[in-house]
Amino acid sequence: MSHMGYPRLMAVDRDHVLRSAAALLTRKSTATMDEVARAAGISRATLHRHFAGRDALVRALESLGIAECEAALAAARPDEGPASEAVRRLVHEIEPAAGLLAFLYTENQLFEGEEQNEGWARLDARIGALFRRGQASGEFRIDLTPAWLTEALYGLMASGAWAVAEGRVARKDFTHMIVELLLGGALRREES
Amino acid sequence: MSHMGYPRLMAVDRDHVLRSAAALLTRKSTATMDEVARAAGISRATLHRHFAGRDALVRALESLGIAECEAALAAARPDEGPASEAVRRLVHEIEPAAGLLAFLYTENQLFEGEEQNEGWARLDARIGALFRRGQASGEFRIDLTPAWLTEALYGLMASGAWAVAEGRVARKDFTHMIVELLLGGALRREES
DNA sequence: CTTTCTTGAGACATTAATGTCTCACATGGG
DNA sequence: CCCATGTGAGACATTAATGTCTCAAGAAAG
Repeated sequence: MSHMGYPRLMAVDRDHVLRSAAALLTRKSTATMDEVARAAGISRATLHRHFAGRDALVRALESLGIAECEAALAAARPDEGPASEAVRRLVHEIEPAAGLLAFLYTENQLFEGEEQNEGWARLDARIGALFRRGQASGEFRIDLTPAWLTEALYGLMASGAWAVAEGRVARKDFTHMIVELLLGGALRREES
Repeated sequence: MSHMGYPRLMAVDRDHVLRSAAALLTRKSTATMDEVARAAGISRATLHRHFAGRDALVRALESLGIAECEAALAAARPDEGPASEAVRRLVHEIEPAAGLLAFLYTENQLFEGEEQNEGWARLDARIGALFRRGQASGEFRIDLTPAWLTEALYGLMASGAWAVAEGRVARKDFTHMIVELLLGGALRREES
């Protein structure tokens, strides 16, 4: 056996390589293919056997990030209970992937004209729907558009990830800082 | 005359070149020196006469961004009146430079170990002081640290600039979106 | 043990951006 | 008119990352 198109052992390591790359590129977004390979404990040649090139690696990281976001979104049960609580759950669930998200978020700004992965569009739509639900139920103010709230969520996650990485914010406060700032703005104030 | 160390005419254009570069790099942060030169309407050789290299150009842009932020901060009179109004004035004043800020903000994430321009530290301190003043006066909640509020301000400005650039948010809503989201979170809610 | 397959190491060509230099040209001042 | 100077265009070397290839060694499966 093992004369199939795809090798046996590679599939096992692929995920490990991907996560090493995510961890490294989160810290140094310009890391070389060689650095990525070393970080994963493999040679550059083997890295190239996993991913045809840097583009392929980034696209794979994109898929990973999208998958993690979708998993977090599913775990957050966005259609259940108050929208504000759903947002809180979402940020909490997504926290472990925040560094990767920050990398992909800024990386996507470079793809100026090129089409973006449709996965992002789907995610944007689902997160936007959550904010829209909150507006419809009267929890969220309506003068901030769902599209902007979604964008702000990404931006705050990236800022939070960097602030933690540079020690300006304690890691344990990550979720609290983001949720409180975002919800405090998105939640309609009681008219006293 | 004009046998001095620095040429006469170059000083006139330098600012124009710098602003062209800012406008271009805001849209495409990976633009080539050649592209930057063409965008400014000069040749690559002349661009090199203005700025020794890409590093020098980015450092000059950094100085420009810092200068614009400091000018905006001064114009916003951060020590006058309610802190929330000062923040509103600050965002409004800084809006024209938001694109440049977004570029520099993400650019700085690459300088991993290297020391950052001390100008940023000074700005961080002054903006942080504004938030601290708001906390001391009871306007802002105290569970969000001034450092995080400062970071969040940068992040929201960058997100806002990108959202506008990609048409997800109307340019005229820029200041409103950012201020409302940031202040809504930073402002202590009335206990009803 | 033998075969099979992956891997690591290194050599090599390619590509893209950069930095440097020269030279002809135009312009403006004297 | 003549000189000085900034400029654009292009040639050229350099650098860094990338992609591709070969080959020997090691491990696993038979």
